[in-house]
Amino acid sequence: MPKNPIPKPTEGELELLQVLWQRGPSTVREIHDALSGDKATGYTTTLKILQKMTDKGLVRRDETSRSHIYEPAIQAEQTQRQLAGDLLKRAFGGSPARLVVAALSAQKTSRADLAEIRRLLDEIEGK
Amino acid sequence: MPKNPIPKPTEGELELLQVLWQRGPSTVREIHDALSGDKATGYTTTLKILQKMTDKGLVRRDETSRSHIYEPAIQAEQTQRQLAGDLLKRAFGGSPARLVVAALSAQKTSRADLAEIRRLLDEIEGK
DNA sequence: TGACAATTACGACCAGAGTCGTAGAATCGG
DNA sequence: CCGATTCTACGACTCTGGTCGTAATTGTCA
Repeated sequence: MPKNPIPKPTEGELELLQVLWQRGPSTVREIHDALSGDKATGYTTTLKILQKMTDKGLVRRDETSRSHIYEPAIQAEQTQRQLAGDLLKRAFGGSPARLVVAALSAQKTSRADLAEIRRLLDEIEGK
Repeated sequence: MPKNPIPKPTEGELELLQVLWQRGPSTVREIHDALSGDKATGYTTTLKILQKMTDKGLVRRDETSRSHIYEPAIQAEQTQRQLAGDLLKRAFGGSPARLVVAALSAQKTSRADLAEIRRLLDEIEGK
């Protein structure tokens, strides 16, 4: 069932994953309601995407109860690393510095965030 | 002709844009040859994508000579900012710090790159 | 000049993502 | 118990990206 190399989630799939990472195991209804604020999409659409994600191995499904319960099969950190690395390669010629400058200029970054990044660098470099 | 909000380039389009950003104005032949190392796709495929990109306003076309000459209609920096901001929002809950940590863990980052990022932070924060 | 090569234009095809309608099964409330 | 509700399953549809084949046009050069 789980396809070996788990594919990169699509945009829609990523949206559902975010909900799952935040809420933990959830029913389709819960996930769909959680997104209803931003999206105006049908219930069965959410269901269908979840089903496809199950086939791809992106989520796991517990079908013991009538309302199936979905949980993420991949870690947020791992997926984020994959996506960041992918973008790094595809759009930034593999230069992390250029990605950082783009990210920081994409939106006003708070002092707290900047400090956090600094701490991050210390941790990596200092070790 | 130029659609007002220029759309986010697709993966394939981004690949062609990278060539254009690097080479400057180029013919289809030149672009196609430049990618022939990585991709094994037909000449007309490259042509077709370029044509679509022209419609979308991603590139401009000079058709005075027989071999049309394409040039990017969007800046690399602007596009990178758009892509980074998009990913930031879609996958990192808008937290630049988390994007940075993901980017840095996606591949081994050189001391030089880390120093460059530090310099970057100084520049932003110091101002 | 006339054959050949290069280039553009056009349309076809396929696959995947996202959308939804509807049917059928399970569950619940009175 | 039975009607209404909730849920899953399934298939259809649309759109877009990517791929290519082929025709028509333009240029080259022997």
